[in-house]
Amino acid sequence: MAKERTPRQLARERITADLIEEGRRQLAEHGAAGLSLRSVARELGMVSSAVYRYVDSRDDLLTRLIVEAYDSLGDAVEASLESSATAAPADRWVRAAHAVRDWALERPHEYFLIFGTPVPGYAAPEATAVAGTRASLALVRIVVEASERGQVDRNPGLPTARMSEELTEDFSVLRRSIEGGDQLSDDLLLAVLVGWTQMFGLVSFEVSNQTRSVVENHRDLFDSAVRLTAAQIGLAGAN
Amino acid sequence: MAKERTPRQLARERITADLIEEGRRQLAEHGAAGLSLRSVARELGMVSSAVYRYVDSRDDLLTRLIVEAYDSLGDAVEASLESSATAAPADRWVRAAHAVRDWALERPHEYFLIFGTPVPGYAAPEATAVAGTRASLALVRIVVEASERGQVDRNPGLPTARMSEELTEDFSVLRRSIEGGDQLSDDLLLAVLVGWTQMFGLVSFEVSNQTRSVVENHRDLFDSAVRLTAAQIGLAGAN
DNA sequence: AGAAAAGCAAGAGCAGTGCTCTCGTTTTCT
DNA sequence: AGAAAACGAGAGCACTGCTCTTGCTTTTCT
Repeated sequence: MAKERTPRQLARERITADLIEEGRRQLAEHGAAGLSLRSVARELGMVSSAVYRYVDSRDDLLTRLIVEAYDSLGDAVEASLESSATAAPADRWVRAAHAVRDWALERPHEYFLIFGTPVPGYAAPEATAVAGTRASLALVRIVVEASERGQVDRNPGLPTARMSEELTEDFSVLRRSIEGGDQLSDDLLLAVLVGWTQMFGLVSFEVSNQTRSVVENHRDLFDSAVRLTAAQIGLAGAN
Repeated sequence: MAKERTPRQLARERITADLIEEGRRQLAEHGAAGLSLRSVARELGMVSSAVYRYVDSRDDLLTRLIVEAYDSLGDAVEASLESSATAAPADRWVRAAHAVRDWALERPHEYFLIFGTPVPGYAAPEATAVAGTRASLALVRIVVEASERGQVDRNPGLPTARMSEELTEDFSVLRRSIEGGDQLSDDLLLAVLVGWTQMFGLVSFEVSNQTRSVVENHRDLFDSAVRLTAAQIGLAGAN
């Protein structure tokens, strides 16, 4: 009564949580393709049709797991950001990148859930869209904060690339959607996007084992790579 | 008799080809998850058990499609390379990158087959490993050839990153596996790897619609991005 | 407090999947 | 010509997601 939640509502919450928990377990073990509602039900000692009281469909469960994954990754990166608040921007960038990589290597299936093949015929609902940007925004924030502190040095030797008018127009819009985005010149913004996609590209390659024949010390390669992108962005402390 | 192939062998080849062809069709339409042996059989007017005469399993069919996809991508990139033989290195890089992107946008499902979530519990067999490197090797060759012609200008302003000894050791090995690899200094090699992963990272993001809220003119962004990486590598003609 | 409504677990059942095995038939090899 | 190999069809197994009906319990409304 105190919480004005009936026992039934409470049970419902608990069971739903158990469902997702068990789903997460199976996902981590067998991957998204190996996630079966029936098997989740079995593991929880209920009959398969009963789980449909708590979850609309298999895709629904998968969607919840995707949101969880996004949040978990966001937590990891943001935690890295806080722990490095006083470090040099380049080091912050590198450490945040390692946070992403560590997270991905620890939960490859959840990483693929986010950045892998989109599931069959379904467009990620809005719920994921919001949670999905946290990790990316965190990376951008490093650059924004660095810029505010005068710790972005885009010396004339840094390479640039010409951009179409349409693209610079897109950039204006994008800039407005970023807190402190006015700190980011077109060149800088492009460099950040390039660094961002580079980082996720390398992580994806490594997690899907596509770099196995390229190099042995994947961590070292990753470290040097993101260090290089930090320098290419112009973050102070890169050398 | 002339070809010393019996009618049965001939029929076998034809049917196998039809099987793969139909598989490719279904893959393109419904994605890897929606590829069903039974439905392939149905479409070809045979009963499901009959296809097992030609294909070991669903995964076997999928593997053949993966090889096909790798080859197709390799063809596309190599064709781009030949058609740009006399162009400036930076332009060659950009054009090859666009070849990859165009290919991916045209066949998203096949792209995911290569670079997406690895299928359930199976490690890509060696057959794919060879075919899989063609596109990457083509990109590297652009840089090698540019270097041989003195068209790589790594001026002192280009950012670099420190590397561990283990990594430089890995690089020595890697270099030996690349034709003309002795043209590639450690710094250059790292820059190429970074450019390589950047490109595929951005393509992946775009194909999986992860950049939809970032920008409207994806092609322009891609163009500027790979142009920038060309400059970061030091390829002549980037500006 | 009693009746109506809503929530729930279980079971049966449907359509679909990958894959195996058997059984006649056809083709190929010796 | 006879043995051996390859083949297509069918039945069947174990599994999947999902729906519908049937009794029962809890909550809510009057």
